[in-house]
Amino acid sequence: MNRPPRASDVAALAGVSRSAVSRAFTDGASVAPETRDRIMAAAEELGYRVNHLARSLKEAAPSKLVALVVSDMDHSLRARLVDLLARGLVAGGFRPFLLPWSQGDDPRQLIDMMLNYNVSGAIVTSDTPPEEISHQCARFGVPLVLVNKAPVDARAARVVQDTGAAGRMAAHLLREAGCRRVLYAGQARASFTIDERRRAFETELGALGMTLAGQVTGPSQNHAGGLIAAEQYLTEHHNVDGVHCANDFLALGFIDGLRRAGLQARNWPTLVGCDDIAEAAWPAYDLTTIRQDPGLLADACLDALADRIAHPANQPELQVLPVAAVRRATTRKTNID
Amino acid sequence: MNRPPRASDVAALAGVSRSAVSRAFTDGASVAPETRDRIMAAAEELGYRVNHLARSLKEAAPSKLVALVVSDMDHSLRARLVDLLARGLVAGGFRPFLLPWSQGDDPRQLIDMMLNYNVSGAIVTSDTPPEEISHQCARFGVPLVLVNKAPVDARAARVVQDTGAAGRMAAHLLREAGCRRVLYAGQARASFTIDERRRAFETELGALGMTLAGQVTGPSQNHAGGLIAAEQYLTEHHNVDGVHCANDFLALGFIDGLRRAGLQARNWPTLVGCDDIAEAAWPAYDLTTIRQDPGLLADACLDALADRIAHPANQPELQVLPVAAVRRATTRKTNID
DNA sequence: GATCGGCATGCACACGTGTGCAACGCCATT
DNA sequence: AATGGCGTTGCACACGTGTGCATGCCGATC
Repeated sequence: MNRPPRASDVAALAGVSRSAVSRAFTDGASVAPETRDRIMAAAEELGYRVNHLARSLKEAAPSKLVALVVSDMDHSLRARLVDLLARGLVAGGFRPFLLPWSQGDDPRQLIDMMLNYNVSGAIVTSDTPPEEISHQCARFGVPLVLVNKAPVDARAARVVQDTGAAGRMAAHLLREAGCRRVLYAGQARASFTIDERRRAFETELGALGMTLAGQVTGPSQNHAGGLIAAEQYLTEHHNVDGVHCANDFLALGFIDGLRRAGLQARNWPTLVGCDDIAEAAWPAYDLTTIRQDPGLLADACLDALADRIAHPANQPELQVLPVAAVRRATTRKTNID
Repeated sequence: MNRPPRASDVAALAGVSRSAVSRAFTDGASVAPETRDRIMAAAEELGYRVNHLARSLKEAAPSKLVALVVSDMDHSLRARLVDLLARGLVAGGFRPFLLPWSQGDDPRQLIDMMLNYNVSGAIVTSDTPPEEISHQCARFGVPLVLVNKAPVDARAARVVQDTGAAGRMAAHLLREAGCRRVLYAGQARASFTIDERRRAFETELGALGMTLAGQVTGPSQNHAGGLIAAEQYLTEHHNVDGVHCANDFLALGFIDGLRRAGLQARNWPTLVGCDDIAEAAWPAYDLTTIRQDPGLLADACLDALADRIAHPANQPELQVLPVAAVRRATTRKTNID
C-alpha cells in the first residue's frame, strides 16, 4: 500500500489528534507553537500535503478552480492573454483549468466539466462561445467573465476593448496618411469586437469625408486570408489608397500578398491593422496598428472575476479598455507620389 | 440558501435512496430502467450535477486532474502544443490544470499545487523546469512526462525530438546549398534540446568537411536576439556562407537584421532555422527549417502519460520523435554567384 | 408448490478534511 | 486558597459521493 499520507497518519506520529493537524495547517487556528512544530516535523517526515480537494469539499465556497475557456490558442495574442490570466489566477490563489473549445464542439461537454468540478468562476476568451455556457453559468450561479463578447446574459461581467475608439482611430490614421478612398479587409461577420470596430470605422470614414470603396474578404482572418485579400485588392480595387485590416495577421498576409505579386513597398497602399502582435513590429512589416494591451486585458478580467466572486449580487461590471495607435512605416509612405 | 443540489435532494424528489441516485450516474451499476428515468428527470429538474471532486475523493485514483507545467507560452509552438495537449487530455477524460512557470519562480509553489490537488499526472514543457519537480513527483508517485528535457530522474517518462538527426540535417541542408564555412547563431548554453542539436551539428560539419567559423549570440533566443546576431555577422563574420540558427524566431530576426542593414536577399548567407513555426513559411521569409510536428509531440506525451498512469511500475519510456527537413528559399540561393 | 437465482434497492461505512462545542489545564487576580 | 479567564485540545459531525453487503422481490425451474 502506497497511498499518500493523510492527516491521521501525521496525528499518530506526532501523538496528537487529527484536529490538531488540521489546525496546524489552517491560518489563524489555535495551536500551541511547540505542538505545531511537532506536527510540522511529522508532516515533513511523512511527506504529508493537505488535500485541497477534500478541503474544498468541506468549505462552502465551491473550490479554488477557475475555468479558462479558450479557442484559437495559436493566435499569439490569445496565448499571451492565457499566460497572463493563468499567472494572475495562480498568484491570487486560484487554479486555472484549461478548457479548449473549437467551433463545432459540444457545449454540453464544456458545461459538464465546469459544473462537475464546482469551479468558483470562469473566464471565456473563446471567439464564439456558445450562449449556452452563459445561461448555464447564470443558472448555477457560476461567476462569469466574457472577454470581447457581445452581451448575452445580464449576469455575466464583460471586458471589451474600446471598439468605437479603435474604429475611429483606424480611420484617422488612414486620413493622416492622406487617404481618400479606402478598403476594409476582413469577413462581413466575424467576432463581436471586430464587427463593432468595423461599424465605427465605416461611420467615421463618412464623417471624415472619405469613401469606403468596398470590402475584400479571405476565407479566414489570418495570414492565409490576407494573401487572398491582397489578390482581390490587386485585381479589383487597385484604385484605393488605404486598407484597414481586421487584424494584424491578416494585414501581414496582405503585405506578403503584395510582396509576392512583386509590388514594391513604395507602391503599397497605406495599411492599418489591429492588435499589435509582436510580428507587426518586425522590420519586414513595420505595420501601423492599434494596440490592445494584453496586460490591461488580463488585469481587467481578474478584477472582474474577483468582483463577481466577492459580490455576486452586484450589477456585473462592464469594463471598456483603452486602445492606442501605434504609428509605423505602413502609414508613413503614401502612394500619391 | 442557494447551494447546488446534491444527490440526496434528487433522491428525495424521486422518492428513492441516495444510493440509487449515485448508481444512476455510474456506468454499469445495477438500476432498473424506470427508476433511472425517474431519477434523471428529477436531476434535470433540480439541475443536479455529480460533484467530481467528491467522487474523486472516494475513489482510490487521486483525481482526473493533470498538471500542465509550461513556460514561454508566447512561443507559438509552445502555445500550439499546450492547445493540443489540453484537447487530448479533455478527450481522454482528464482535466488540464495550467501551471505557468517562469525562471526564478519558487518551485515549491508549483509542487504544492500539484500535490495539494492530487493530480493524477503531470506534463512539463517548461524550458528549464526545476529538478525538484521531478524529484518530488517521483517521491510522491506522480506520473511525470518531460518534454525535450535532459534526463533528471529515472522514473520520469521523456519525449524528445531527435536532436541528433536535426543537427545532422541542418549540416546537410547547408552542404546541399554549397556552403563551406558556416556559423552557428544561438547561445552557448540554451535548453537541453538546442544544446544537443548544436553538438550534433558541429560533429556533422566536421564529417562533411565544412568548418564552423564561430558562433554569434544575441541576448535571447528570439527575434530580438536574431537582429543582434545579424549585426555580429555583418561586422565580424561576413566571410561565412551559411548560418544555422538555434530556432526559427532567431532566424527570422536574423533575416530582418540583414534586411535592416540594406542587404539584398541574393547576398544573404544560406540560412537554416529550426522548428518550422508558421511565420517561417510566410513569403517575407520563406525560411528553410527543420520541422518538429507538434501533433506528434502531443500524441507522444499523451501516450507516455497514459502508460505511466496505467503501469507505474514499468520502466518509463523514452520516445524519440522524427524531424523533417523543410526546404524553402533560404537554401535555394547561394552567395557564390 | 418449493427452491433457487438474479436483479434492484437500502443501509452503512469510507474517502480526507474543517470546525463548533465542550472540556481541560494553567496562570493571574482577588 | 478560590475563582475567573484564556489558550489549547479532542470529540463528533459535516461536506458529497461510491460501493460492499444484506435484504427483499420476482420469475423460472424442478
